[in-house]
Amino acid sequence: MSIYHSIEQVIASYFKVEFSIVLNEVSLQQTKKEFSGDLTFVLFPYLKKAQKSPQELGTSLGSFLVDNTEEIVTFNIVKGFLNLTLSDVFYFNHFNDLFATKNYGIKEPTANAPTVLVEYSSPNTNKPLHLGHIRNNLLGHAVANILAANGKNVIRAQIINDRGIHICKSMVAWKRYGKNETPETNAIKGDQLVGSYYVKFDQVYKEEIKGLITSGYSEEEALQKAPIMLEAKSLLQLWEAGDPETHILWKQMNQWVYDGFEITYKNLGVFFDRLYYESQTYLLGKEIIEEGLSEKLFYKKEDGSVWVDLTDEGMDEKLLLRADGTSVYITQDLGTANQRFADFPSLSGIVYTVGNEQDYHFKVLFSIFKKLGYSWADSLYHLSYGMVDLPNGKMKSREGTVVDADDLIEQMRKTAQEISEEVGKLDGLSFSEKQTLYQTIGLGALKYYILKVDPKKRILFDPKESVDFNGNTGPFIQYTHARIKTLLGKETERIVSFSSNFQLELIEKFILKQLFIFPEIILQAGQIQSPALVANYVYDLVKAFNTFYQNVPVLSVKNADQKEFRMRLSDKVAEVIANACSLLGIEVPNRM
RNA sequence: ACCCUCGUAGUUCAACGGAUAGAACAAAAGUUUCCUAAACUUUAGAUACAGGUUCGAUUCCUGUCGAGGGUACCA
Repeated sequence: MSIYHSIEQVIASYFKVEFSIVLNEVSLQQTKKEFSGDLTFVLFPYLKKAQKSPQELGTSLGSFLVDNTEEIVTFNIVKGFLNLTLSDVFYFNHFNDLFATKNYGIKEPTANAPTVLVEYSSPNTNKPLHLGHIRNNLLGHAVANILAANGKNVIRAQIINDRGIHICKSMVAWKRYGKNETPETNAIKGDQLVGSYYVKFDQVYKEEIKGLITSGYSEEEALQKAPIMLEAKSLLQLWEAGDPETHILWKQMNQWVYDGFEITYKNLGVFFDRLYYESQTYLLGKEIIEEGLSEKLFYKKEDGSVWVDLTDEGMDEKLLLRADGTSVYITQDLGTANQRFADFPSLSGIVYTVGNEQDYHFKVLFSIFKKLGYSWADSLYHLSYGMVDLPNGKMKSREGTVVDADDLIEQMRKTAQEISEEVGKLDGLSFSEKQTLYQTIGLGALKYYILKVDPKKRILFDPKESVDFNGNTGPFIQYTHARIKTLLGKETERIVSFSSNFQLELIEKFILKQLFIFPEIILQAGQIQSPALVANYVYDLVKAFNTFYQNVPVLSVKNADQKEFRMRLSDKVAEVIANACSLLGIEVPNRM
């Protein structure tokens, strides 16, 4: 149990004994560093109930805590804030725990731990991954890691949008302009190849529209009647009819894309436990519609289309099934969620990592589940995130509109290389060691820069700034870790256990506190699904370490007999940095 | 038009309704024989605006302004 929790309970019991007041929420916070003390309890909210002045209540509660807890030795009151000071023995006990605990702060799932499915990436198979996918993947992967570190069973899943008009467009363009071309013949990643046909389709489509308009068609007609579009539509019909030749090509092109994605995923360091394919799920959900209809939760319009009315919840009416009986996107989502709870009997919740342009969609989806009365309707979470912008003109993508993920990764690697060469720290390493490090540093920069920001906010991503080896950046954290690792070789002294009556200096507590709160941070981050909390924590830790090491490189403590022990905290700091970074998916090299 | 999200130093980000709003980059000045100077210390600098709620508001509510997104028988 954390120190916060146990003290909070004592405070609650104080109010009960002293004033017969039952507090359902007591919360302690860390004392700000300008004040003396370790934990702070805010008295203001309780003054009225207790009919006391801050001074009186604080003195009374403070004495009670000193008398009734092992850990608290003294207190002070500033305005309405009761600052509690923890004993050195408490620190030493935790210190010993810290050194004894493997994987400090990270939990393993227990046998009956809840299972959470985290869905992320969810690409279309007609083009390569782009910058938006990078934020999606990094977020989803980090959240999955954090949930796992909280002791949950985690299933990492993606749903691949492998069917529909978009892939048919790439197929048509390939048939027209690229027959005989493969990733091998063109020496290009499969997803990039297929993406190039999608672009080609669009170019030709636009030209055809232009041509039709000049020959007298209205714009609306032209959009419909462009030959290449008609071709794509008929290909979709062929696909739906199960035409063998179409399916062979479809499978072939999708496979190219999957092979390409795999390389990108590998570069990003993300992976999946379970793949869902839309071609296998797009018909799901119709049963649920029937169910809702028979329970009169949904209704049919004259043309046969099915709707749900959410106006009483401040939303609109929403189409669930077209007049011709085919499903829309939300129909599938209804079906796949249901399917997942069937696939995994122990599943207790789903996290959907999807951009904030779909906030409304998920609001509607979740509210439909509630209407239908599914037991798990409240355990669905939309992990929504904002767009990633780039500083204007700094980066041009291959197509000019969206930033390609592979291009960005390559640029990050290059930038890391340039800066490393400039500083010249890696000179002793072999060529291949250097190449690996450039990749690690470039990606560490990208990941940290994106994850440190609150997901719902837009990000302005500046590649140059992110690879800066100074400041609040991934490389700075990686560097500090590497630095500690090389320092460790020179350190030998360590205390294994303490007995009693030790004295610690403030500066020593400073770094210890920072280490102790790591488990709390993971716990909190797991609740609010926020890797940003972990990212900001690890930076604080790194800074605390630098300050500490500058001033007190050796932790020196004295016992009652004035016998001095000397030890180093560095290896534990390095371990916690590594643990926190692994949650974020950031590699920390031992040397750089 | 309506709905949602966001507006914090010059810039990029922090701050369960709590104390004097924290960092980093950029700018200015300095330090350094336990260590990888990719460090450390110091200085200057911000809550878009106007109300409200309360012991206390960057945080909650209302309005204004600004940015982005959404209101499809698209996905």
